[in-house]
Amino acid sequence: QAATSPSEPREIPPADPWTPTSNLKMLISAASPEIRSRERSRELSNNTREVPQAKHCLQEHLPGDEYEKSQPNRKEKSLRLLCHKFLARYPDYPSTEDSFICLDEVAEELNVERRRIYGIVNVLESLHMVSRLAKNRYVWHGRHNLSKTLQALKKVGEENRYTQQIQIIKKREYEHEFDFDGERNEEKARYFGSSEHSDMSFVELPGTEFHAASVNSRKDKSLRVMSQKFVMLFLVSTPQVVSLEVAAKILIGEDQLEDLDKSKFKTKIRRFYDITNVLISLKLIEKVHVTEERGRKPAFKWTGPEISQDIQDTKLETTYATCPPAVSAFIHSKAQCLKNLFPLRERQNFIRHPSLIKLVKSIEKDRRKIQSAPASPVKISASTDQNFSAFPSKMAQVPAIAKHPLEGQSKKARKIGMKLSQSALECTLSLPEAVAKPEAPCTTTPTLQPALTQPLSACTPSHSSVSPVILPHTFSSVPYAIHLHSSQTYTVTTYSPSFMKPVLCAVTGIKSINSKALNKTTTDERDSQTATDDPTKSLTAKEKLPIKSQTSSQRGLKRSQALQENNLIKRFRSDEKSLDTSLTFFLCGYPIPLTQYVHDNKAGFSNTEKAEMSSLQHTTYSSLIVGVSPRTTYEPKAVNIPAFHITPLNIMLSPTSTGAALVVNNSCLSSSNTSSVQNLSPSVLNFTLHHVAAGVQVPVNPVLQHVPVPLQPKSVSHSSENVHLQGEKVSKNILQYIGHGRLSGKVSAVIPPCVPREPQEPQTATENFFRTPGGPNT
DNA sequence: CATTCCCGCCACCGG
DNA sequence: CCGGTGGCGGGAATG
Repeated sequence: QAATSPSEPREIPPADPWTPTSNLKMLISAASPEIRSRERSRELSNNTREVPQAKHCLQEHLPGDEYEKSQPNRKEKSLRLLCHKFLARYPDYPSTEDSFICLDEVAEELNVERRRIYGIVNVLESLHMVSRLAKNRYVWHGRHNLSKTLQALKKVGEENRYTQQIQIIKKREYEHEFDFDGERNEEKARYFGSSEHSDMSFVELPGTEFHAASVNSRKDKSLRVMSQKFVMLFLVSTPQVVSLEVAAKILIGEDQLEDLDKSKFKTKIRRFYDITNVLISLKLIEKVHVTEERGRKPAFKWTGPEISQDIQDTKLETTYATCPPAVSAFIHSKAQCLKNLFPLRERQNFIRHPSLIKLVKSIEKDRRKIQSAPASPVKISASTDQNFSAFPSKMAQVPAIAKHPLEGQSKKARKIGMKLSQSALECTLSLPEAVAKPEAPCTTTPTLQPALTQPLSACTPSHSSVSPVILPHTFSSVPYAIHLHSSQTYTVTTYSPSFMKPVLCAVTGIKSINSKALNKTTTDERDSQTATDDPTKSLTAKEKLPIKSQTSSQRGLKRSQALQENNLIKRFRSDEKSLDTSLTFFLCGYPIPLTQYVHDNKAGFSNTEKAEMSSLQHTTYSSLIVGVSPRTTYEPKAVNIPAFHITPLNIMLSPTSTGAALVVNNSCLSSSNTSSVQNLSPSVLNFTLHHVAAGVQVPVNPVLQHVPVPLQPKSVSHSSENVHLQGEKVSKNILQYIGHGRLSGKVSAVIPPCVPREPQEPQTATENFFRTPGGPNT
């Protein structure tokens, strides 16, 4: 049916009168901020009225009738237009809520087949403007991550020597027509080989996490990767003008030097059209014509933001830019922010990672089972905050789940788990005091005050009394944002601008932990130099993934990695249960490092220290439960899952950036004007303060030693590796946080009781968490 | 004819 | 086995 008439009135259920106009309307509406909220409602509402106008415009010449469809020429269905419509639905810089994208809905609303939407989404994904949340659903990140992504892409592009490749190709053209065979290939091969671009196959650099998802095996290569590479070409080439031909040749060269079919070339070009259309819609490029000796050919010019080499600067800029909206929103609705926005947002972030998705699902499943037998979790109700209350309950379930024998998961997990536990131990080591202060009542108490009291020095000395709070810690300047959740916890986010690698964590009760250490990194030493980029390396060792290289096996590796990742997570859970009793509190961490993870902390412990601490280990937290952020409001399912998600990015940033942005803003604001803070509600203040602390820190950080990353061919492979390591990282991060966490004195003053909760016995709470479901209710 | 690129078949993949 | 994804390329619309 479709073939004949473009418009598909028939197929569409009569109920939904989608008209072309509605789409237009959407575009218009896009301008307004509220679009998002209304989008859902809109579908029903806006069916009728405007149709007439739009149609008329387009099709005046025809008598009004069915031709309406006829008109919708190709152009109307063009990907570009479609993309515009799509983009119009979401704000460039979504600050808070998120925009979730449901493919079905969108397809319906935009009146296109789903297949078409994939095209758009895929390229957006390559730019990290969206990320897949789950089947059929994506999260809209907007342009928050854009500059980081571009930066990352540029870096990779440089590493790949695209510039040279382009040169070569151009030269060739002059020499002979075009056509790549023989020598050309050889040459390319040489280039490529030398550069080891092999990693390129999956340039996920940009924080792309999907590969991590384990879901994607080989498929994802194409559009997404092509898109990234294409963008790289722009970023790398000087004139910033790229012709499809050149782009296609380069990309083909990368993929397989051997076969250069014409058909392949053609297909590639076709895909490029798809990509260019969306990039054009994004206004990142525009079509131009280049006249060369050979003649005039169509090409595209980069019109997007320039990306600076300096990573740091760029990052900062980006961040700040992002901030405003978020901040304002944040500030306005103080209470709400805390309650609604914050939690929600965070949750979303947490959920984003593909790996999480799986977890979530599985967990969900488990949870359901368990739910039937409700574990009466913590009396969350006690908590003032609704959101929290909701959260804890769910969280409580997690442990319960863990206890239940999880089907197959546990087995697989086991191996990995072992590793994890090990790493956990290591981490533990680094936290000397943890054991020492088992009671850490503070933890129970939501407030961070104790922590706050501490000097902001943030760095090393650790000893924060307890609170899981997080801090901007260490000189390492690794920024983290931690989000605490627990029955009694509240969320805190910190961000340290210096490095832009904010991490979000959700921590749920902690045994007291103090430490100085954080560094426990085993790996640090070796990779210190590259610290900037590859967190992976360090991690790798533990995981022992073959770093090997790159080229060929990547895919397999990825997969395996992904699996491992999952396993790790699972493992974590299982570990928890084992720990449960022992731990008074447990951590629920969800650290999400945005960008690269720096381990400079390598300050690290000496081995000896570790050894000393090791004794303490058992206490520790191996049980970090990760992840999970329940989102009460939105989708319950996603929320409850414990998982940890880390986005490793060497080069990239994570989706979380949004959250990060928020934080940053806050810090900025607060820092600039502390006094203003007082106007806010306590809860808000708390929140703010934390940030402030972070902000304060900023200046301090010299930063930046981490620096430019050496271009190493391996980078790619590393990134992939990151995934595996996540578990470890997470744990590390968490520990670090804990260890470092402390706030400045002033902060403490300001901070009011955040979440005043009656002091419940911590233990009880904890126990509840761990307790298997089926408690009281049943 | 050349350039664009829509359309939708169909293979994959995870559930 | 199912339904979401998305590679892929024919061939239609456009220039």
